Amino acid sequence: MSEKDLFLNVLREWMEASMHRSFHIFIKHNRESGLSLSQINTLFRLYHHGPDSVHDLADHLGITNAAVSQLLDSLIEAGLLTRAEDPRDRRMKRIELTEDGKALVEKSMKRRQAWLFDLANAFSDSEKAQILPALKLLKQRTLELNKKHGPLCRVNENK
Amino acid sequence: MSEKDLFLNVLREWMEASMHRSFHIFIKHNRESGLSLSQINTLFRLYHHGPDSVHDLADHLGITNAAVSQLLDSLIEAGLLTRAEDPRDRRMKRIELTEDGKALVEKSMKRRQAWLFDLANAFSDSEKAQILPALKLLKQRTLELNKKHGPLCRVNENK
DNA sequence: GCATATATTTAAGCCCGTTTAACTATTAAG
DNA sequence: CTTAATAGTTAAACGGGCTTAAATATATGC
Repeated sequence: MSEKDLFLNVLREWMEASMHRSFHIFIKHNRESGLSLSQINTLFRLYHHGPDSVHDLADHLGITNAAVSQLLDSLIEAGLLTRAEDPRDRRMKRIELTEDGKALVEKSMKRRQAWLFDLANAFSDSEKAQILPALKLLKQRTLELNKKHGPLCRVNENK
Repeated sequence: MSEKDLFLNVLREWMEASMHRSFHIFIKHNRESGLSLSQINTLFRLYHHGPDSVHDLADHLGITNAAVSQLLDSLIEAGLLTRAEDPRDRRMKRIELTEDGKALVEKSMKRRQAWLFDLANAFSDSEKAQILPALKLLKQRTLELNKKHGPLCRVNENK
């Protein structure tokens, strides 16, 4: 039992320390970008989830379709994404990242993760070799968990 | 070299997967709390950094003193923090979390980290025992890095 | 086909976080 | 002691993100 708790606690403490850092970098970068939080969220959602409809984006963001339609305008004008008719159901629009949009998301991710470079350098080669298997396992299980829980991202629970 | 890159990449990939999850939980919880992002940030800053002045909070948040002074009002009214004169320099106010404030921050952290409970359960006891040393080392180095870089949180660089 | 439901957009208006500017109070400097 | 600098608060105004409501267009069911 204490073993179990220890593992969870160390995991939590490490997460908190990492989050503390990454959150602030994220907020800062967000401000500088001139984009709203919902707009950033939209770009990341499209990056991870692929092309999406206005309705599903609104569902994911927890705001109305109207709000999404409006925030998309400036993103399109900025050349970060495209809005095209869905040939299967012409009521819908297919919202999709452009190459510039993808590049912006990747740049943002890299910037947010830049401090990991310093962290990696804080380990000797032998330490790295020792830690690597554990890290791989952590990553794998996290990805499995994310997949299993599915679209956990939705903020609204409509039906 | 490829060893080095591998370590960094696995680290990055795990972080991205974890962030993807935690960010959304954070945003959602944030909306529900009825507090602004700056207010949440203020509470977390005070929790991690200890009592602070209005000026330093403004510096940390990247907004004006006036904005901070105003956002503090509702936090004080909610009983989450106190605003007291600094006896050393009576121009300053000492902003400090109340017990309720601390409890709210801890509740928020726990909620954001709830999924780690599921992650921990995804490992067998032997796997946990195997991973634990690596995790401890990662946590320790991250904390050292945070300490070394100091108040990396400031958004403005007004010399 | 006709009525209903779904998907999106537009326009008007609201709310709230922020800035600016003016003011008070305390400390530091000459 | 007088001037200047620093810390904080207040009030007015701005801007942006969001909602509501109305309008358009397409799809589905009877």
